[in-house]
Amino acid sequence: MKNCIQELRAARKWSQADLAEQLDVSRQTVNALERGRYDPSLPLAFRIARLFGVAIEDVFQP
Amino acid sequence: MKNCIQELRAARKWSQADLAEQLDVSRQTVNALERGRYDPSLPLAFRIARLFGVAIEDVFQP
DNA sequence: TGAAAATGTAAAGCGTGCTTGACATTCCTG
DNA sequence: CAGGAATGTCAAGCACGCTTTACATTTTCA
Repeated sequence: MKNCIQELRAARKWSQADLAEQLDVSRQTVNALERGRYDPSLPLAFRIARLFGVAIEDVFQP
Repeated sequence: MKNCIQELRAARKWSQADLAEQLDVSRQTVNALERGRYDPSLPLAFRIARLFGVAIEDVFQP
C-alpha cells in the first residue's frame, strides 16, 4: 500500500518530528510509514488524512 | 472506531460467511469487526469499502 | 567548514489483527 | 417441531503496528 505522506508533509515544510507530534506517534513511526515499511492502523490513517484535510483514499493507494 | 458493515452487508442479504469469502478473511474476523471487537487493518478497510462501493469514511467513523 | 538539525536504522517488547478449530446459541423454514 | 443455517465466542498461535532507546548518516546553514 503506497502513500504520499512525505509529499503532503514536505508541502507544509514540516519535519518528520513535527508530523509525529501532531499525529501523536513516534518519529520512527512517521519515518517507517513514509518509507513504506508498514501500513498504519486504521485510526492512525484517519488522523493522518484529517490532519492534511484530505480523504484517506487521497493519502493511501492500495 | 464505529462501522456500519452489518448494515451494508444486510442490505445485500449476505451472510457473514458470504462477506468473509469476498473479503478473503475468516468468518470470525467479519463477526469481530461487526461487533466492534477490533478495527481492520488499512488494506482490509480498503477491500471492505471497495466491495461496498463506498468511501472508507462512509464505512468507518472514528 | 563545522555544528546542529533532520533523517535512517536497529533491537527488544507490548498489544492487536487475523488465523484455525471447536463448540454453543439463535434463527429460519420445511 | 426438527434440523440446518447463521451467528456468537473462546483459545492458541503468528505477524504486524507502534513504542523506547540508541546510534549512524545525511542535510542544512551560519
